[in-house]
Amino acid sequence: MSIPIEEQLKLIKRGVVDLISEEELVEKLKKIEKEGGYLKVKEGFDPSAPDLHLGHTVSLRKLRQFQDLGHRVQFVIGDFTGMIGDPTGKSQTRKQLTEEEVKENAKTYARQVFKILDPEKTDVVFNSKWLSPLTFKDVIILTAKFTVARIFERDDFQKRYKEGRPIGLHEFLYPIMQAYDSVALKSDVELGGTDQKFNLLVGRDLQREFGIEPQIVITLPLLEGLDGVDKMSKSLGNYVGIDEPPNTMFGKIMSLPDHLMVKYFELLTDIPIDELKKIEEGLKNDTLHPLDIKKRLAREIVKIYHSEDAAWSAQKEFEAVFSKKELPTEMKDIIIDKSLLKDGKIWIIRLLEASGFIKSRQEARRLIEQGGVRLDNEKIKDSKLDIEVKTGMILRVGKLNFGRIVVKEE
RNA sequence: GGGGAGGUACCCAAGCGGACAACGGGAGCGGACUGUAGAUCCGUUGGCUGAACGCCUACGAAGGUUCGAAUCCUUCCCUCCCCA
Repeated sequence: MSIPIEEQLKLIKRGVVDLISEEELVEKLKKIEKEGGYLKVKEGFDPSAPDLHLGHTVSLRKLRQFQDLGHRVQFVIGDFTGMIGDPTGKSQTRKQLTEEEVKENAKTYARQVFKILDPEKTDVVFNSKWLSPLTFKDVIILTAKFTVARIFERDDFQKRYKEGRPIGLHEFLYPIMQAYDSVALKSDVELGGTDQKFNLLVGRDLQREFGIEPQIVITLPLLEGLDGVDKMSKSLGNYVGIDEPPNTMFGKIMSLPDHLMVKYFELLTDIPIDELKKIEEGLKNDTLHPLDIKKRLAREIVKIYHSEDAAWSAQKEFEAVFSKKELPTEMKDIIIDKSLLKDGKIWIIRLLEASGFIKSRQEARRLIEQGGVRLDNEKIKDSKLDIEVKTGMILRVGKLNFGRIVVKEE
């Protein structure tokens, strides 16, 4: 370990909300300096949602920084809770996952996660390994270490209680299970979003109970999604997946509200802090154009998950389609079987159906009424129209959906 | 165990016998505009039928009353609060 502790701290502290506590972290680092070894840095992940998006990368990138400093990551897959199935959430009982599904998801995870993490310095572990063997007796002993007031002080519970929303008894156990992970793994550091602060702190308590040196807790800001309001999540549809193609990624980032640009730069890109300051200044006093900055942001992010070239060509494509209103270079084929044609014509509604851009015929009618359907750039205004179609005609539905018609012979 | 309040579309939330496919807000979609899919303004948001306000499905579930039910009754399921 040759990197000075000062340097390490500086890197570790970038972008974090809480660091509990800095002194303890320094102690741990000093010990490593003297005796060698590394920090075991833990973060837990839900096994049911293997599609990673930029929201996840905030902490993943932090984990990576630890790795670059020579430390190891404990990537905990919460398969135990996944297999039980968490009945929280008013809408639906979460689907119970089978062992196979969990394994499958883990693979998907690994594929995506190692776009950021260094596989050489990552231990992927499943928490069912130590949680499953616990007996009811063990659990009681474990829970006896906490009081209701201690667990209940979590503001999440407080809030739900005040609002009269249900809280499942088992939900009280989740912080304890997560804390037990830290005991089993003897973690030195645990990372999470600010919403995880409570759980992370419970980990410290439980480790102390077990006579283990308590872990350092680091929380990172939650990333708002593209709507600029809610936390980025797949179910809200306001996310950018790290597996998405360059053009999609670029376009999605361009839809980000302006006020989040700086935050995105800070948490999702590698640009240096002083440059970040310059951007912030420039936006404030109008010397930099928001559109240019946003394009830069989109490029920086696409670059990380694809390549510099991909980033530039995504930008070019974006400018062509949205600024110059040109056709995208790639679009999907809409196959029209010749048998659907009558005298070479097809009913517009049926054409839309074949395009796959609509969910129902009602929607198709609505879109036409509202002027959202164009064929070869000509607005279609009547939903009763029969249209003569030929291979190569371009159907556009809304702003984003383009398709090239292909009439299939035979 | 006793008493009270509730369960409505993607979310929040009105409606409490016909005019209800259900007010309003959020979100989504479309259009205009532009700096982009940002902001703003307008429109729109169950489905089917080549479309009339005709049919089907939907207000926790199942029955019932009624010409007619999200609305009334019965039973059941679920949630919250107070008391024990």
